[in-house]
Amino acid sequence: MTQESAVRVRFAPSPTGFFHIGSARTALFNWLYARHTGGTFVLRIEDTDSARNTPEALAALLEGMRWMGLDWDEGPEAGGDVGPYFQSQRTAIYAEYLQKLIDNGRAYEQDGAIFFKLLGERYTEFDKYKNAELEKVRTEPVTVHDAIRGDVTRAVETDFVLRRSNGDYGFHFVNVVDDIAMNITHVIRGEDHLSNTARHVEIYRALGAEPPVFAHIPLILKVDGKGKMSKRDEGSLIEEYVKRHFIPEAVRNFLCLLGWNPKDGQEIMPIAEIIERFDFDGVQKEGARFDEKKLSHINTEYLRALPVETFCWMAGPILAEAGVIDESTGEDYLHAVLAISQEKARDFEGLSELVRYFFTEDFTIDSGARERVFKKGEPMARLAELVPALEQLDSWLDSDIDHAILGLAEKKGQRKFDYFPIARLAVSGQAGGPDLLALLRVLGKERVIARMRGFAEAAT
RNA sequence: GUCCCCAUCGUCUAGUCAGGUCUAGGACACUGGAUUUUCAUUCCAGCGACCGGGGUUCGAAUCCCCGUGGGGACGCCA
Repeated sequence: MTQESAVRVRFAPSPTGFFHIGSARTALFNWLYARHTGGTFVLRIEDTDSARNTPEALAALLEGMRWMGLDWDEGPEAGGDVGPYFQSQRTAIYAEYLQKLIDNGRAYEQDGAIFFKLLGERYTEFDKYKNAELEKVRTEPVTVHDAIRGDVTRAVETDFVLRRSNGDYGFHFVNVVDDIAMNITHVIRGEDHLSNTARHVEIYRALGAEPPVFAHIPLILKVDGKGKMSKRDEGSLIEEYVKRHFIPEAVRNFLCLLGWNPKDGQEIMPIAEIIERFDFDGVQKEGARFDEKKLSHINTEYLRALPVETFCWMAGPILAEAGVIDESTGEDYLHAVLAISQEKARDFEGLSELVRYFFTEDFTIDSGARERVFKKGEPMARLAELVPALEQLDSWLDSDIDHAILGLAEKKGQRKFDYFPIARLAVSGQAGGPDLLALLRVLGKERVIARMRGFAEAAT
C-alpha cells in the first residue's frame, strides 16, 4: 500500500464556486485509489470557461477539498512535472496535439471550427432528437474496458468538435490530451461520462496513445424524485455540511459508503482502513440515493467518539458564533458544560440549543417538558422541599447532591426520582439533557438555588 | 427518439462473477420491550426485499432471453 506505484489518477473539476457532493465523491474515490495503490493524485483545473471561473470559485473548490481531507500530489499550489495544472494555461499543448490530428488527417475545419474525423462510410440520416439531417459515419464500435462494469461497447457515429470557432478547445479533446500529457493511468469518474468514453477512446487511438483504465462510478441520485442530485437539490453542496458543522471525517466516511462497501458490513472505519480496503471490486454499479439520516447517524458516532478535548476545541467557535458564549465565558465552566453534554449531543448543529441555558438566566421553560413533568405527582411540593435541602449543603459534588436528595426522599416518604424531573425543569427549562447530578454540579449551587426559587415564584 | 449502463428490505448494501450452505445477512430509519432520575446510550425483539415472465438445470437471488422499471449520454457545455 505504501509502495510507490505507477498509478496516476486525476480529479479534474471545473470551478463553479461550489463543491458538489458528486464531485466530492469522485475526488474522494480517485484519492482513495491513489492512496490505496501508492500512486499519484493529480488535481487539474478545467477552467476553460473563463466567464464563470473566478479566483473565488477556485478557492471554494480547494477549500472543499481540504475540508474533506483530500490532499493532492500535483496541481495548484502543489506543482508537479507535467503542469501547468490549469487548462487555461495549456493552449499551446492543445494546439500541438491538434496539429498532430490535422497532419494525421483525423481533423478538419468546418465553419471555423475543427472537427474530429471518424473513420468509416458516411451517410446522411434524419436525427429525431436533434431534429435535423445529420452526416453519420458507420464506424467500428469501440469497446471500453471498464474496471467496474466490464466491457462496454458503443459506437460514435458523428464527428464532433475539437476546437470551437471562437478558438476554445472542446471538453472531450482537452480532457484526453491532458490525460495523455499527464500520464494518467486510471480515469475514475462519474457514470455520466460512460457514454462519452467511446469518443475519448477514438481520440486516444487517433493520437496513437494507449487509453487508460476507465472506472465509471455510480451517480448520486436525488433523495426523492427523479434523476441525479444536482446543485439545486437540498444537501447537494459540501458547503452546506461545513456550515452545519458536520464533522468532515464523518461526511467523508459516509461518502465512501455511497457506492462502495468493504463487503463485510463494516461501515464506520478510520480512513486508513478504508484506504487499505478500497478497490474497484467493492464499487457498486447502481446509482445511490443520498440518505441524510444515515449521514447524521455516522456524524453522531464520530461526534461521540471525539476526545473530549477535541470536542471542546471544535464546539467553542460554534457556540460563540451562535451567541451562546462570548469572551467573558469562563474557560473552565465552558469545558465542564461541554464535558457533560458531549454524550447527549447528536450534532454540533443542535449543540447551541442543548447547552444554551448554562450560559444565560434568560432561558425559557419548554411547555412540552413542563406538561410532562406536571403530569404526575406534586412537583411543586417536591421543589419546595428540595430547595432548603440543597441549600444546606457545604460541598457540591455529584455524590453530595445525590445523598441530599436521597435523604430528603426518605424523610418525606418519597422516591428519589420524584425530585429529579422538577429539579431539571426548574434549572434548565427542559425535560432532557445531561445527567441531572452533573448538571446541578456544573451549574453551581448558587445558580441552582436561584433558579429553583425563581421557578417556584413564577408558578405562584 | 437512438444508444449505453443498471435492477435484493423505505434507504445504503452483503450474497450474483466460480448455481445448492439463502426459510436472503448487516446498517440507517421505523415499531415494541428491557435497563434508566430525565434525555440519550446500550441490549433484545419486530417490521421489511430477490421487478415480472419465460427458459437452462435435479436445483436460480445467482446463468440466458424478453418485458418493465430506474439512471445516463446524445452541444461549437464541462
